[in-house]
Amino acid sequence: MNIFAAKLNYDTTDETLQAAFEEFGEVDSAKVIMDKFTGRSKGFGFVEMSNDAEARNAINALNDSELDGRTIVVKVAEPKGDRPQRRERY
DNA sequence: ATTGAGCGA
Repeated sequence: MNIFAAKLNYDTTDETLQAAFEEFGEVDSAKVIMDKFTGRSKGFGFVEMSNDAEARNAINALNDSELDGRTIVVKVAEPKGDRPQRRERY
């Protein structure tokens, strides 16, 4: 399950995010989106959890909770885009 | 408001 976490502290990094979610289950991967030009956090990130039950549990527990002093919002991630940008061509 | 980046054959 893909999880979206917003309103993160700019100090929050992948490790911080992953550590927080790991309290509730197996984290497949965690990533805080960083601005590639400034290198600063964009204030939100994504966490992937292989176990849906744990994922939902983590969302409930972490949503509206505090991380690095910031009250964050955690929810199921929305798909990046609907229609395929590129079609596979072989 | 609060939805990314990367990349092989």
